[in-house]
Amino acid sequence: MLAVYDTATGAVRPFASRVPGHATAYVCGITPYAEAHLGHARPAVVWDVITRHLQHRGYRVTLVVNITDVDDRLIERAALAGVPVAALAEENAARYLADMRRLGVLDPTYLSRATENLDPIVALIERLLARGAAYCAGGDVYMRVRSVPDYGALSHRKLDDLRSGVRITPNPHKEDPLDFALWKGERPGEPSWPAPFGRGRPGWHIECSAMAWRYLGSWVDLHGGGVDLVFPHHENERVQTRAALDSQDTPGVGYWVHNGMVTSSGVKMSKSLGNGTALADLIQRHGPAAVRGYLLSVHYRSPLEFSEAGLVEFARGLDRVGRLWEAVQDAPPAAAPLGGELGEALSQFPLRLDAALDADFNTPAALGHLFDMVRAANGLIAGGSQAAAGLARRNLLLAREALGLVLPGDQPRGASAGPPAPVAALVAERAAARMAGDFARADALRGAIQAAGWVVEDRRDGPVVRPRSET
RNA sequence: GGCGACGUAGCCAAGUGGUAAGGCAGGGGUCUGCAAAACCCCGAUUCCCCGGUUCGAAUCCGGGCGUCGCCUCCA
Repeated sequence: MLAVYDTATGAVRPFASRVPGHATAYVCGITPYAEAHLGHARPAVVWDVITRHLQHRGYRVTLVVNITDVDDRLIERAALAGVPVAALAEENAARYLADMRRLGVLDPTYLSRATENLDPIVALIERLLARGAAYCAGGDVYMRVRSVPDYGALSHRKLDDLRSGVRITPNPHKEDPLDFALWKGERPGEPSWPAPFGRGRPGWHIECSAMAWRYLGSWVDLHGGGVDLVFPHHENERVQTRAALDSQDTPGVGYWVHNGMVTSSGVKMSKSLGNGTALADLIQRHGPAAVRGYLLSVHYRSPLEFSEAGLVEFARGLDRVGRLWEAVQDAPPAAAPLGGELGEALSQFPLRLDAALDADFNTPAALGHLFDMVRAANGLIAGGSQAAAGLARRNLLLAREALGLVLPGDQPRGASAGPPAPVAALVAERAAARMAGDFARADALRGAIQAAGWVVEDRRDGPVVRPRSET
């Protein structure tokens, strides 16, 4: 039974979608004003696993991911670089999306951009104005926070607590310092669009309410993003949507799902601090499998303290999984369950994997079962069990489907086609030297092969060459 | 100051009332010409500290200490 943690209630609850068999999800994506770092990959990978598991549990999943392609910093950076806002946004978004594909993240059902959704945005603001939940002032339109009775219910804050700690620059146009902009009036040199309440551009929060409404209606089963979005972004989004669309007894969202931050030296990675580790670079140097696996090695709600050494260490474990795959990928299917502790690790793996993911998408536990399975398979296969090989193959395929695990051969991983001719020649020469009993020469050749970036392993059925892994 | 989360072996990390998964690193073996790979064995009488509840707590409650996130743009 799938259970999901919900930020609003602070509890893990059994999952049920409003429409049986169909789960809808909205995830806040990025504002592409600069290069993406590891932290930006986390929600994408996490939601990829969530989506895969929901589908595995029989749900049709409609996933909407947004890209905020107009915003203050985007405008700022574009002006600095002397390029159009749209061009800067598209460039960074394209790079981000390419990185996500490399990480094996499945495309969302809808990838929505704020600038392509001006109609629903304007329509939503008009509804808020008509209902008295918003007001025009100084060319802008603001949300009247006090018109919503339970403002703060998602982020567990009280209006009074917030007021005492306002750090927001006082804005003379606002009735209340906590009111926030739905629409920012036109300013010279900035992108703007026409609206009944004056030319301008959307505020940060309204786009998500509008796009969720457009693609999913007034109810969303799962709404996600980083924990840093809980306040004010999701709080504001929630009250906007409720004020505009819902009666007060329908919260509009089934489960708020927030992933923890990726930190560096104990501090959150952030574009503004510039302490992020460039994602593309990390993938380039360690491969997508390592990056993806590393992100899943910690439960999605926990903070992940990034360390390159930690990533490399985890990748070493993942290599064992890959080696098993190489050994069993051609094994014939085996259906009969195996007994004994080792046999059970193989036979029971599908159930254990599902159970782990059912428990609020516990990927570290799932990976633990995977490693158990790998060890059991290696042991039984060494003992000559064909059935173990068949079960291991099935299990690895299941893990690939559920976790997006990358197996050798799934995608180009450096020079996966085999060693270049000169290295292959060295390998052959070494094999001959070994046959002749000239071990000194064989060892020298192994050194030469390693210097070329390859490793030879002598197996019973002959030498195997593989690229030398990093570090 | 307010709100929220967290503190498990050298490192990473599951476990949230029934007697501590898994990975990496390390030590010892088996195998190997030597390696590598693989497998086997070894590590927390103990889960930040102090009280309490309970037959029983890493898990629940109270109090400390420490860390992080949010309260401003933020995945």
